[in-house]
Amino acid sequence: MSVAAAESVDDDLWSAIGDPTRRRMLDLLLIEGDGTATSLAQRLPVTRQAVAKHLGVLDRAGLVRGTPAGREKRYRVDDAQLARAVAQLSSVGAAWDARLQRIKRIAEAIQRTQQD
Amino acid sequence: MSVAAAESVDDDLWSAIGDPTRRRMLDLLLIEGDGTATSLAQRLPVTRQAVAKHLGVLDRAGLVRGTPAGREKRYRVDDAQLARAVAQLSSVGAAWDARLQRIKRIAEAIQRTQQD
DNA sequence: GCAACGTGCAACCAATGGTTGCGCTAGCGC
DNA sequence: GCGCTAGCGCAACCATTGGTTGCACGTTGC
Repeated sequence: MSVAAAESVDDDLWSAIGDPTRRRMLDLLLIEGDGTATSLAQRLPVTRQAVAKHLGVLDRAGLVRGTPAGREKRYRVDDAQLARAVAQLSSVGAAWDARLQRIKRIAEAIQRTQQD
Repeated sequence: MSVAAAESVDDDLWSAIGDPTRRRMLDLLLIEGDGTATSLAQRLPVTRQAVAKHLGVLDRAGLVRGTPAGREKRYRVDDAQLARAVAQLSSVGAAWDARLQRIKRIAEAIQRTQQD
C-alpha cells in the first residue's frame, strides 16, 4: 500500500473536523437539528465570534449550510458531506490498522521461526 | 447519546494525528519500521527542523519513541498507542454515523406517514 | 419609534507549523 | 591522532489560525 493511498483524504475536510471545537459544534448541530452562531456559543466555552469563524470554515468545507432567517442565520449539517468525512476518517484508521496487523503478523512469524 | 460521550477522545492524541504532516510521518515510520528526523525530512516536503518539532509532538503524545544510536536518533511507532488513536478515530466516526443513521430513519418514517 | 437582539467586520493577541542560521558532538578516512 | 562530515539541537523569525474585544448595521417586538 502506498503512502499516497493513505493520504488520499481531502485535506480541507480533515482539517475542518480536526478542530475539537468544530467537532463539538457538529455534535450539537446533529443533536439539535440546527443552530445559530449565538445558540451554539451558549453551549460552548467560546465567544459567538469564534463560533462564527468556525461556522465559516465548516461552510467552506461543505459540512454545514447556513440559511438566513430574518435577523438570524440558521445552520444545519450537510448529511452527505459529513458521511464522506466519516468515511475518510475510517479509511485512515483502516490503513494504520492494516499496517499494525501486518507488523504483528511478521513479529509472530519471527517468533515462531526462533522457537523452532 | 451525550455530547460528552462523543468527545471522550483524548485531545492530545487527536491533535497529534490531526496534522497532515504528522500523519504522513506515521505512515513512513510504519512502512519503513523506523527513521530519523533527517531520513523523514528527505521524504517529506518540509525541513529537518520541522520534522524534528513534529517528532517532539508525537513523542509527547506517546505515539513514537526515539532512541539515540550513535550520532543519530532513531524513532519508531508505539504500536499500542497508535492502536488507541485508531480506536478513538473510529469512535468519533461511529458516533456521527449513528446520529446520521437515526436522522435518516426519522426522515424515512416521516415520509412513510405522509404517504399514508 | 426605539430598544434589544443577532450578525458581520476589524483590530488585536497567543499558539503553532514553518523557515533559516548557528554551534555542537559522534563517526569515519587518512 | 586529526580533521571533515553527518546528524542533531537551539534560537530567532515569519505566516496562519483559533481566540478575544469592540463596534456598526439590519430585524424584530413593543
